[in-house]
Amino acid sequence: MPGVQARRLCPQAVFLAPDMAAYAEASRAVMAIFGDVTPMVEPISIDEAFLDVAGAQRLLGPPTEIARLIKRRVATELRLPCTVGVAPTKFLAKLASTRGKPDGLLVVPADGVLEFLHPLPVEALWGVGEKTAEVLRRLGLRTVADVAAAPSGLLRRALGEASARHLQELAAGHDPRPVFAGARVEKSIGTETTFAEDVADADTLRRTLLALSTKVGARLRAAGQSGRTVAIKVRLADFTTLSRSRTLGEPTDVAREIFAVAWALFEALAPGDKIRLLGVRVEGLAAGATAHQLALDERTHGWRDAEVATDAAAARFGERVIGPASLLRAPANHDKQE
DNA sequence: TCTGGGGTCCTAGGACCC
DNA sequence: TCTGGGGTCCTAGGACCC
Repeated sequence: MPGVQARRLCPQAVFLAPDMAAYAEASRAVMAIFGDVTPMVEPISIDEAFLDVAGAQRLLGPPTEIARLIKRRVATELRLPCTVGVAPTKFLAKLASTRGKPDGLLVVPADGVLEFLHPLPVEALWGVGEKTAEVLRRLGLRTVADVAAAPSGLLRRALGEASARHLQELAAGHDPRPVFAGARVEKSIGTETTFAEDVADADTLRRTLLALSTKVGARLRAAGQSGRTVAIKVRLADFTTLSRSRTLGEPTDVAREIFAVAWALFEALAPGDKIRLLGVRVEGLAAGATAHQLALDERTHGWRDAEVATDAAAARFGERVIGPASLLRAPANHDKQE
């Protein structure tokens, strides 16, 4: 639940700040153990991965034995609990691990798939959240078995082509996706921030967009990526969420360019309400730095060099030592220069 | 001090091209 | 010249996942 709600319900609760560096290190260690079992490891988040153990069985035994081995190693070497789901498909393995939590081991044998799957509520299906569950409930579909048996035309009309087909495939126990051990290719890079209090002040909003753009630019350059589409996300005090985007002629990884577009989009949007959240994202990523067209905008050219220099300084001395001057000033004491 | 943020995918309409 | 279909790209919004 949202933190605000938790605090209201439980004022005496202690809130701990996340420690992403520690989580990343633990993740790396856990993934390394997976890698000892099989090279066929597909990480799906910081704390989960799919393993295809078909090729590991001759060496390590049947999948259930491999699952025990993984749990034992993670517990003794890292002092972490972990839950393993063993099943013939990715979706079923994911479901088994969800239902095996905490610190469990749940096996769904190939000949027991529908027995396991069909009694579950529709929310168990990947892609069914609050809204879709409500749509299905109104159609009288409560269990996975109901979805499997529903006329496909009914589902298509209610959910659209892709979702309907996807859900009926999963409900039938079909999931042909193989475990993909290659590197994940990001399709967008973005960041967003929720204000502690809703903000109306244009200068605060502008500087926030600059800070977000600066972060996105640095992340793009660190990843060796650039993108053609700049998108902003604006959440108003009443929780209405708006998005605007613009596609450029050339991909960019330059924060100044990202910010210029983001600010233009925001100004054109001119939301009449206080702002709760701002986000900046760059989409349409392509590998490699931009080959710049010098003639188009000489003033913009040069920013990339400056930003690459700040990347180097930040890497040596920390992210806080360098950045746009306008981000150093208090909101009440700014000037309009960047 | 305060207390989500980082992503993916799908849909639908419009523009444009063949 | 007119009509229409199909494909692609862009944009905005929404749902969902971890």
